[in-house]
Amino acid sequence: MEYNFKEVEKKWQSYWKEHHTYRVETDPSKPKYYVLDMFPYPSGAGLHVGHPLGYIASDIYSRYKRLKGFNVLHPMGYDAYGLPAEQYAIQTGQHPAVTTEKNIARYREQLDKIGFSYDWDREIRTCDPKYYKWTQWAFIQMFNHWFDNDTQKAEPIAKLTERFAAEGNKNTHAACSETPVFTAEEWRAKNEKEQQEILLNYRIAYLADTMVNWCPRLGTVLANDEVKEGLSVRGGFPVVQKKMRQWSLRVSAYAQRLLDGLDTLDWSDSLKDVQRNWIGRSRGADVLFDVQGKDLKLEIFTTRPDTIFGVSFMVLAPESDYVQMLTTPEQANAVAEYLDYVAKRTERERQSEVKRVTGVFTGSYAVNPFTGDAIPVWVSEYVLAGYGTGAIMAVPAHDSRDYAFAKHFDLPIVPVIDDGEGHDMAESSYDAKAGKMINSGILNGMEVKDAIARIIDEIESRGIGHGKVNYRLRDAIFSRQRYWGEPFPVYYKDDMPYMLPESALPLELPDIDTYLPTETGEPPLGRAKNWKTKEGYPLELNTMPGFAGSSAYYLRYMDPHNDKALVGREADEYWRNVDLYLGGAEHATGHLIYSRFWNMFLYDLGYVCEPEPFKKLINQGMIQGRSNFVYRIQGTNTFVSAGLRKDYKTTEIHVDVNIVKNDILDIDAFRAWMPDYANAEFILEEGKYVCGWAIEKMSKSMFNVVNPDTVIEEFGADTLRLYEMFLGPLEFSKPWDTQGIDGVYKFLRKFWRLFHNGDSFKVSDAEPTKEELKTLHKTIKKIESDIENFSFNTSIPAFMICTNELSALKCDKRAVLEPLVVAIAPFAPHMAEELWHLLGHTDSVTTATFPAWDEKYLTEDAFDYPISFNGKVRFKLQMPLTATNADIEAAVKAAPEAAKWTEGKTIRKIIIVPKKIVNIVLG
RNA sequence: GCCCAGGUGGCGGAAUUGGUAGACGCGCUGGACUCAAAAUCCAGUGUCCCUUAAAGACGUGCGGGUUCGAUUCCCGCCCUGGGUACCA
Repeated sequence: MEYNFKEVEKKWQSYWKEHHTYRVETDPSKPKYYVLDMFPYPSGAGLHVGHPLGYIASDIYSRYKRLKGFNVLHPMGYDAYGLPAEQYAIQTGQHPAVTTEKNIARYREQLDKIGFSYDWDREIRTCDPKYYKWTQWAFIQMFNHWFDNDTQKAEPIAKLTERFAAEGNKNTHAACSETPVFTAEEWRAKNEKEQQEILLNYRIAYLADTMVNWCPRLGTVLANDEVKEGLSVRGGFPVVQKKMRQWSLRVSAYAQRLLDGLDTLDWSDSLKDVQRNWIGRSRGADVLFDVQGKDLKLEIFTTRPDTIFGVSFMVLAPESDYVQMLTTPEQANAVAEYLDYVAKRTERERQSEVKRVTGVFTGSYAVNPFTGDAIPVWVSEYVLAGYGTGAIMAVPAHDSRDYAFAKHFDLPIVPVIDDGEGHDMAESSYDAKAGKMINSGILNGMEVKDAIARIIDEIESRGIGHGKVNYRLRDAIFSRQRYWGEPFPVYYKDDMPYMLPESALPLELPDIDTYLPTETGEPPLGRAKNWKTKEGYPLELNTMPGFAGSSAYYLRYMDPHNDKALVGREADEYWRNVDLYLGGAEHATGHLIYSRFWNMFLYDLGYVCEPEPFKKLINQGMIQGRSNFVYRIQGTNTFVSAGLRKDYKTTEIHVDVNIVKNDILDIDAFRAWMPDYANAEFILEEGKYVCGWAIEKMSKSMFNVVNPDTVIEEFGADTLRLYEMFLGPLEFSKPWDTQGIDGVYKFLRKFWRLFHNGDSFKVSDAEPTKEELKTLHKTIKKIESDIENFSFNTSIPAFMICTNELSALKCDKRAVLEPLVVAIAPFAPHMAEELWHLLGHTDSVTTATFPAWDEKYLTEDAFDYPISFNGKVRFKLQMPLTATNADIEAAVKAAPEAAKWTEGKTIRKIIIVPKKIVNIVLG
């Protein structure tokens, strides 16, 4: 009986569904293990073969952990809010909820066919009010808390107002927006609105006028990680900087904890590096510069206070508040013109013309606190408003950007560091933090490192600044001017935001007639009828961004039906956090930062018991498409095979990879593919039409999308699972290429035949031989360590070798085959389940125990020692395992093969290495 | 520019982290079974030299180094992929 995957897979998939085989409950008698996939956004295109790569890997690991006695939580759900459904709604009028529902159904159908062991009773969708109730709830908590830099954690706002009433804000070190100092009396004298205004500067979720990335085409603002190279990640539309009143989350308050936490995580170094760079901690100093003729101090941040004697000008960001304060009447026109020019430029233009030097003089001069020199203050777009204070001291001799600016505007370049090798200042700046200080008064002769420490001391003792740590990480803009997202639980009274009571949650997304902004430019929610509280206060019109719903979803899976809490204490204390998280590296600076922030915040409040959400993280690589081409001879409808195309003038045309097999075109299918090709003629080589190929991104437009369903139809789910793992290391990006799939398909059928004699199932209860046991134990050992190391691509060859060996031995022993069924169950669950039942078990193979291996079956009595002289292998000697160096030396001397090597020489050294290779050094 | 990962047969990729390089699979070649095909099975397959074999030489991007021994470690380059970028 040949293996009938269609029948077997269908049978067990419905069995698992019926018996809720993968349902999981908290069970304190067993150790827990939480395996999570990054949940997908259900797009209209459905799954292609690249999507399940990570899901298959995590499923193998989950199944393995279960067989090892762990209580495994392995859930799945949908990140259901997103732009594509909304764009589709704008075009068609179809409610995004309907589109999303349809896409989810399709995803589920595709996922089910692959045989995953998800506990679907725990499914969540971010657009479900029962779920987003807790997203809104968390937002309210963030509004009601502030971050105390002294305790390095979130504290209730009530504690802050108490403090303000008692002592003003001078002793409070909070992560906050710039706030003037006030006394207790002043605080108490303020009215409600004034107090609320100040508290907004402190809240972790706050409303403020901030520079945002505005995308006119999408009609919404975007977070920093949603913009790449000046274009929106979704859609690729231009982005401009714009000041807008927006909700933000004070993620930057957690910068240091987000940085420190990385050391405790089992993530890849490259991913940690990406996060470290994104957080961008740098140590330096804030320094105050006097301004000539003005009662005003200019504050700058620098990481190179040691170069302060070399400052020859200052530069302000165009958006800096200092610009207005420092522009003199004579320069007013020039500055206004420049600001106008900057405002017109998109982010894309600014970034693509980095080398272009622009700027304008304000007319004012600052005073170098150490030299007393007057130094001109300029404005230039190369200084960013959002970093540091939006103003810098420029040291052209030791900063390449300042250098370019000084060269362009002919400003002085004063070297203050001698690198000892005569660096040519006429050519370039010397940026390295090494060398001896010169032209620097009190610092002269010091090494750069010491000079930095010395000058910070000096700055602090003179009261003109202080040492400071700065972070690149910005607060996350949290408002989106879109419809398809979580509504904010916010209403406005007297123009100030207030939170709805928790009892009013969830605040459900209202229906609207079109999904476009209103005529007055308000977000789509401006169209909703009765979008106000019972008391008649208007509700917030913005919705939350995509990352809102994905920031704490892993907590909800622990306790998905709890309507009293995001996660109940008991469930949280049992499941704690995610032991293994699988997903793409593209989330490094978005989701994986926000989630850690969100979790740390809930941790501060005592709602979760672990400070980090994801202990171990693996980034699976992308699967690229392998496109095929046909070559049409220009001006004809004749196509020439790839090998012959050099003789003709041809046009390369993408052809659907689904009508090409092993690069051979199915000519009839091609003629039927598109009407244009119905009468196509072909020039063949050896009777075949050979297609060209290339590796490209998998996408519809390149006709290279391979759907998992078609692979399953032809080869079965188990083959798909094995093949995706066999393709190469999980972390690598690799092209999808069906050429090798026959290999694993053959293997599965071979494995099946081990249990069959002709048409009938047949295993024997006889004692296995030593050789059979060796094969078994060797394989189990290898499989176990491979799974533990996520090296699935090498475990499949181990099974193949095992099958070949057993089949050569004609082994049909139950004692050998049964453990193998359990070992292969994580990889090929359908076949394993069938064989397990054929072996007479009535329970699912899921309830079995992963087989143990024993070293004693792997050792041998004697070993073939390859003997080599000076590293070159010449011959082998069989020696007992217990052989000593003296035995080997004697044996070597006695061996006739060694005579020509050892003659007239002495054996100086014998080295036995782990693989039983003997190296002999002759003298 | 900076940071990270990688470079091994015709192809995907192995190599217990310093120990017989090329496991396993694909592809290719030859053979068995078959009227034939499919399926299955067996053998061969890094390069060069050679009628063949034995034997040999070369071989993990390039150039050096350490070592009895280097795909693996060190130094200097080249190339590919990814991330990031006026962050002072």
